[in-house]
Parts: sequence; structure tokens; C-alpha cells
Amino acid sequence: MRFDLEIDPLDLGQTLGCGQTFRWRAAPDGTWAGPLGDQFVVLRKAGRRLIVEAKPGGRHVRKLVRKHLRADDDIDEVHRVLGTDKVLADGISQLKGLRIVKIDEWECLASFVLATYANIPRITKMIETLSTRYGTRIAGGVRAFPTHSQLARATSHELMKCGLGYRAQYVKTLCETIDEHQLEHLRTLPYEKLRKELVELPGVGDKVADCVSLFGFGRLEAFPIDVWIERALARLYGRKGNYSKLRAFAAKRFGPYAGYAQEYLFYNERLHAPNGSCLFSKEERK
DNA sequence: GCCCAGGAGTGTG
DNA sequence: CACACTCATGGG
Repeated sequence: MRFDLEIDPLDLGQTLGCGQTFRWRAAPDGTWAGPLGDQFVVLRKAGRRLIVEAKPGGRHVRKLVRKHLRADDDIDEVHRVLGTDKVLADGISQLKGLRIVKIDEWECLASFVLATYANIPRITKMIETLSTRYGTRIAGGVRAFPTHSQLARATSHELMKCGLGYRAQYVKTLCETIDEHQLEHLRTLPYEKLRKELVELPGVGDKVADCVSLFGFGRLEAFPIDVWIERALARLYGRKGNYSKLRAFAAKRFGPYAGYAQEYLFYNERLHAPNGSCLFSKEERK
């Protein structure tokens, strides 16, 4: 099936290729393709419109795409609020098309547990391998990220063979600790309570809890701090300190849209990096 | 080969 | 509380 809808501003590369989500792939013709729920979706921007092609299709695809791209976010409002920060204002004018993405809670949780101390190309590969081996086939060779029960069937030894390294045990224990019912409960919590419960999970520390709060549970006030954000805060604001200190600074400075501020900072800090941005693996880049 | 990665867990002072 | 150390590994 094929249809179009209005989501604007939206830059697919800035949004789907900036390390929030790991399963979208850019084609040379400018389209972006990836699994979304039970669909294989191809996206293309045409002016203010977004052209969507989906297999196998269905009534719910429009809602799926709108939710994933957070179509109801008021980007003008975000920029109006964050633009009052003169340090941030310089860097964000070219990033109006970057939207925070809304990922399935379980997929997001597992993905960012995998993301600990690995670079983005490697994270992408780990997730790809898990999907290939344990996920449900959607269309062609594309498979969905494995559900909790699908992934729970894997032994830690099998997970090791997927190239997860020491993260295999995190994932294994995570599967044994959490269930769908608990995920349902977490959805009801406000950000502070949510992150508090998330850090109790195995393999989930401050940073992963904030990534999952932001991308998985859609709490826009979350501000994940990784090595790149640490550098950005030091370089642009002269701020250093431990996680809770930096987090408090971000909350005060960026308020309810700290998540967007974080993504703008992350994007620019990576462009600022010496060896290019490393957003994609070599294979994907050519 | 070397360096580093969207860190977390654990132990110690 | 703050550090220090370890964890397993592949992409650049």
C-alpha cells in the first residue's frame, strides 16, 4: 500500500540516521526503509508531505508512522523555547527537521542495554543479528526486533554468539527480570519515577534509563548523558561533573524539552568529531 | 595493531 | 559520596 501524510518539518536523515534508532537504512535515492511494528515501511519526503509505502499494509499503518515520528510534536514550539538559549540557538537552526522518535518500549530497552560501550555501527549490527535470528519475519528478508518472549528463549551462550560480548548476560538477566506486565506499569509513570524503576533493571544505569525514558516512553524531559554529551556540555557550557549534576543542569537549562536539546547537542558534537560522524558503518555509507 | 565506543557493575577509600 | 577497575569485542 501507499499513501502520504503531512509531517513537517521532518528531515529523514537527521531523524532516522542520528543514532536514536538503529533499524532504518538510507537508500541512494533518498528513501529510508525499515521495520515498524508488523510492517516493512519505505519513507520519502516530498515537500511538506511524507510518502509512505508499506507491506503488508493495513489501516493502522498511518497511525504507526505518525506515532513513530511523533507527528504531533510542535517543533516550532520546541525551537522557540530552546532558541532562548543562545549557546544552543547557533547549533539548532539547521536541525529543524530532526524529530525525537518514539520506539517500542521493549525494543528500546533491549537496544540501549546493548548499546552500552559500543559504537553505533556495532550496535546496529548486534540488533540486526538478534532480529534475524529471533524476530518475526515481516517482508522479504526483513524481521522485526524480537519480542520479549522471543528473546527470552535465547540462552546466554547463543546471545554471545550474536556478538553481544558481555552484554549477553545483561540481556539474558533482563529477560528474566522484566515482563510485559511490568512494561505496562512503567508506561503509567511520570519521568522521575520511571527512571528510578528503570535503573533497578539489570544492565540499566543512568544513561540507558534516560535513553529509554526518552525514546521508548516518550518522556521529552529526559536528557541522556553519554561521552558525546559530556564533551558538548564541557565544550559549549564549561560544565563538568557526575551524571546527576549534569542532569540537574540540563533540567534547569532546557526544561521540558531537554530531550530535544540533547539530540541537537548529540548530533552536532558528532559532526564536530575528528574522524567524521561515524553515524553509519562503512558498508552503509558508500 | 591500536583506539574507542549512546556504560554498567562491583569493590574500595 | 568519589574513584578505580573490569567486562568482551568489533568497527574505524
